[in-house]
Amino acid sequence: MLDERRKKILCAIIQSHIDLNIPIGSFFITQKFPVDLSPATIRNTMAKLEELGYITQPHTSAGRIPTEKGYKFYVNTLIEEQTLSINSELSNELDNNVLITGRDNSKIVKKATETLSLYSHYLAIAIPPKTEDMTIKHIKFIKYEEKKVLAVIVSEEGTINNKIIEIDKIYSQKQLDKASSYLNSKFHGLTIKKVRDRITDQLYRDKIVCDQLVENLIALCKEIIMEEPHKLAFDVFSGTSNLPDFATMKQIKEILKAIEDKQFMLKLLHQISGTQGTQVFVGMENIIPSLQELSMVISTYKDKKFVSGAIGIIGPTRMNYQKLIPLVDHTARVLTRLLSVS
Amino acid sequence: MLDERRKKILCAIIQSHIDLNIPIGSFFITQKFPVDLSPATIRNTMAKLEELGYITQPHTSAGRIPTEKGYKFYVNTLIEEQTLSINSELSNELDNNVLITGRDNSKIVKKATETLSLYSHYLAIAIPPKTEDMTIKHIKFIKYEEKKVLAVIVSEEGTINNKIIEIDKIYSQKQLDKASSYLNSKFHGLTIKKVRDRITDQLYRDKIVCDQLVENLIALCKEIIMEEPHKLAFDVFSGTSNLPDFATMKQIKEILKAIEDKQFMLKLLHQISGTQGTQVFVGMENIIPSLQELSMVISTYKDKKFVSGAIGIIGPTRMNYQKLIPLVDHTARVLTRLLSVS
DNA sequence: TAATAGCACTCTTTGGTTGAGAGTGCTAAA
DNA sequence: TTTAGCACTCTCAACCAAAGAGTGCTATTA
Repeated sequence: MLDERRKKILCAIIQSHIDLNIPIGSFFITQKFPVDLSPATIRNTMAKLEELGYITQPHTSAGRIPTEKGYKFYVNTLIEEQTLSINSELSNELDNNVLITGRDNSKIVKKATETLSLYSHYLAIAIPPKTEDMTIKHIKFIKYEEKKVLAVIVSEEGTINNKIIEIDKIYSQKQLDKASSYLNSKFHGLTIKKVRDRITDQLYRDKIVCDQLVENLIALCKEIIMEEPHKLAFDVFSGTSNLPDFATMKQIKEILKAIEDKQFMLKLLHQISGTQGTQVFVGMENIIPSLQELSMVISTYKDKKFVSGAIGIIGPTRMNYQKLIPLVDHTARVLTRLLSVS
Repeated sequence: MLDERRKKILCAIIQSHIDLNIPIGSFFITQKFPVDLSPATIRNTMAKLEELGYITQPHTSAGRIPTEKGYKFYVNTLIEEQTLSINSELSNELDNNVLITGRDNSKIVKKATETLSLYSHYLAIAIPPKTEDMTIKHIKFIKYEEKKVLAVIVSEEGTINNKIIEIDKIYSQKQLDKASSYLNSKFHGLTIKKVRDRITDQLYRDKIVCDQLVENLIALCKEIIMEEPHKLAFDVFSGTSNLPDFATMKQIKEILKAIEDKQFMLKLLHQISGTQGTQVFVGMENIIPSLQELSMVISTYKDKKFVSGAIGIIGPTRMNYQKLIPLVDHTARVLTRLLSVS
């Protein structure tokens, strides 16, 4: 598609534009890069690149700026050529910064997100694993009010889920404890997904041996587990105050709106689930239509049960991929390491 | 201080400026308000008002805009003259909107905040009651990992507090249950503050009768209760996507930063704690220095134990106080009513 | 034949000028 | 005490011109 020279010039343009945020002209290229060609030749190549859709002119007498297609090509080139490597000093700092956190999983993720935002100067986001992939470790019912019970579900992955449920009859804490231990023996070690699949048939078969209370609580459990299968156990955003630095008012508004309702997270999760490693979305119109001018670098992480969430950054399309892709990648790796031992 | 005419003209200027967001000239006033005075007379009064610091001119040939002092005067006048009354239609909508929510306290507050943002078109915030004023209803320990215990503290007010604590010895769930019930009998009905005050002496006196485990867990409980006495159980922001409509980039940045670290909430809580009813902060430099151009209308609400939190809005200093003060006030009342019955 | 020097052309940017308009303060008169 | 009249100040928008940047095209060169 593109011969070596065109490739080189395209990358030079994008590189320069990322650094300086101005349209790049032919003369500039001859000065900055050792291509040993005259501006006129560069111009010819540029005309061709424009024809192919990789770059564009804001107006007749300006230099060229990359198009979305251009950025995509550039990012792919970076990845293919393995020109990505993290600054080891930064790497150390990153590790230290994340390592000092406490033991709670959600806190570790939060810290990682903060650190990512700190180093990238952009908005950092983290998405937890899907709730339904989590393994149940412990279920506990706590008497909350007369006819309200607090159900606490602790997962193997370290998340804690509270839910208050209403019941028709009054039970004592002792009765609730009994029910808890029955359900623990039944559900322990299963994923929420599996429980959901089985709960309908298997438990109804046991019906005969259960007393009224347990049967009742199973119905409640069903309610918890059925409800919002995609509900996110926690979600993290950090560095929103970095937003104004790179986004327009309109974009800020859109991003904040997206953050406020969780639709965005779900879409995102859907987009990246199943993939591996670090991904770049140039122009995010496939996720939120109004976010065309923004890009995202995001990577998956895994906890000790190998259920994956995602962590990454949202910034301007004109961002320093060379630095940021390895940064996100490394952060996700550190996170995976931390979660696997905790 | 100000005679009747000056007062009237000042309010007319501020009112008009709030409506139109332009500097208000003398001629404009004679047209819009039935003062039966010539522009020249108005001008004289304006000159005096400017001298007194209530209004100012952006430049020589412009009309006048209110100063912070002017706004403060205006708001006080509104409150004194009882010119504030909520639109009953809006009131109904508000009630319905908040009423349909579920039973969880934090969800009720969240819904109220969303509604407030919806009707005000500004950023709505809510601050929960101080943790230390909450009454302990139930304490429960759940085995989490080998040497980690999940402590759940449910308050009478309806909040749920989770914390994972590490211990040196391995205990069975049965042992933990025993400890739970001991602590329940000891702490039930006390505020966290009281518990903190007593825990040191009173429990050490009981030491002799307790076995090793309970003693251990008391120490843990102490750790939970001592830590972060000002920690907020939950905090709510809604309508951040309304931010760009009234704030500059710089302000957005400051607000988002303030929201991200909780210092802001604590300062705020400190400012309003102990007061009653709805308050207006014109120019928020006493809370966050960089937020001079913004104002806040905030009111306290109480839960069924009469512990108070706060709910309000942050908007431009040039906001419609006439409408918004009663809106916030009413919302806080609705919230108090809802929380008292739940 | 590919690369280049030269050149006319286009478009943005900047600064300066100008006139209209808005609103004032002051003064003198009612 | 109020007001009409008026000169004054300042903003704002429009317009213009010159400078500058970068281009595409063409003729020339290695």
